[in-house]
Amino acid sequence: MRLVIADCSVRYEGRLNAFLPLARRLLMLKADGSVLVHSDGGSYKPLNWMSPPAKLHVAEPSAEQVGEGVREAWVVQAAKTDDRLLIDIYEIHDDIGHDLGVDPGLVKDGVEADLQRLLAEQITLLGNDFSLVRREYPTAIGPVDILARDGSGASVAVELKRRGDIDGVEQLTRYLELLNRDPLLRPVRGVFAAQQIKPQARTLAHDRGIECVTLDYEEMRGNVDTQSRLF
Amino acid sequence: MRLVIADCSVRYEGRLNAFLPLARRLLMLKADGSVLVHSDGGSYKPLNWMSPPAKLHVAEPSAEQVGEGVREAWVVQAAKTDDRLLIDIYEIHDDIGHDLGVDPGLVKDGVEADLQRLLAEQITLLGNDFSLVRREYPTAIGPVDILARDGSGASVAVELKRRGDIDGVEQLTRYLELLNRDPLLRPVRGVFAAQQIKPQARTLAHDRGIECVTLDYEEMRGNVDTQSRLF
DNA sequence: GGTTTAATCTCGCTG
DNA sequence: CAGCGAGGTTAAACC
Repeated sequence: MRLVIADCSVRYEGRLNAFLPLARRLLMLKADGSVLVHSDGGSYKPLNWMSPPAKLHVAEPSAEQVGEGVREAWVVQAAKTDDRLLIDIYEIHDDIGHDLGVDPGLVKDGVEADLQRLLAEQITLLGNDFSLVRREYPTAIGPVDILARDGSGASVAVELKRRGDIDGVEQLTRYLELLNRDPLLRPVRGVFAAQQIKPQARTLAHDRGIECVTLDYEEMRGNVDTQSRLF
Repeated sequence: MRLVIADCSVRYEGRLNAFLPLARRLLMLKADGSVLVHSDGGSYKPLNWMSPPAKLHVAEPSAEQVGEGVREAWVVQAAKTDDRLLIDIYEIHDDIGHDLGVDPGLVKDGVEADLQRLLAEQITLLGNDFSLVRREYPTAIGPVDILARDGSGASVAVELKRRGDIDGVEQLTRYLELLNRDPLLRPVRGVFAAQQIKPQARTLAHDRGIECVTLDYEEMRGNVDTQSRLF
């Protein structure tokens, strides 16, 4: 990885056009040819960038550019599209290189998949007479997160989200519409389960006869710990 | 901005938990307290990070950590939440600081707003007898991107996307349902216009009697250039 | 400050 | 390879 602190202006041409006026910035050049242009602010997103695979070509600036003070004209060309990033270098204040090797990568815990696994194991959180049919129940328009049965044997389709908004309710509605055409399952109820449910989503769900359940991930994980300690 | 090349392990605790095993990485420390952990690969997204506002505190490593080779224990604490990033520093290979100042910021062209402006000006792209009623036509559930009339005087609601997927069709459907309750507008047709429309979205739209139109931004911008050259 | 929506989204999985 | 859904989405616009 090469890190350059430089006074530069940057132009992106591709899916859209974007321009950064002259200022001092960090240019991060990665081994795969990608380039990130960062300022001292904003969030993790660079001001401008080129995704890999790409190739950096350092060109001579034109006479006009030299007149404006440009020392180097960098062209970062995407390998598969005609997207490109044009970086005019006015002055380089620092330029360091380091070999970082390949990163072992990030290990996550607490994403939707973990929530789904826990809810499948603790399906009675939705009702103490509930039983699991299966996770990722396949349908023509995609898998239903969880299919369960209540005490009366009626089917229940569960849509699971970490954050429940209107989209999730729409998604569950489409599944319910489809599942209720199946004479072997019909009638199928819907449960919208999430760690947090927005008021608008709750209203829409209620409007469509869909039950809402908020889940406590820490508590659910605690239940597992308790179980594993007991057994 | 401070840039540190270090052998480190990183743990994030907050909305989820995530862990990065020991490896050599770039740590970018910004003036607002935010920290980005980058490897030499991936895309513009850091492996792990803390968003601003945040505060970095350098603590002494515990005896156990010292035994494992940890020299410094960094704690990056979010100012408003209890999210935090714990960085164990094993060895620092480089450490540079630069004052970048405030960035003048990015100027963009070609986002949805530009597309909407162009389509409003060139509404006949949807049909040569079309006329514009207004952009951002207000309704109770939010503004319709464009409202137009066809040659017969019938209303047409246009939902505009750069990339047309199923969500856009759902959105337009909700608008149409509402608009068709208005006796002054009824009947209202729907047009789903995007630079690219996914097959699934096209199928759903067709199923609901919504017309799909793909737009060529470059051509539309070219039309303006042509006009401005003519007049 | 909350809410909604776009994004050069990125990332991972599945068929 | 495309398509689809999740994301510590992030970030900007609007109310």
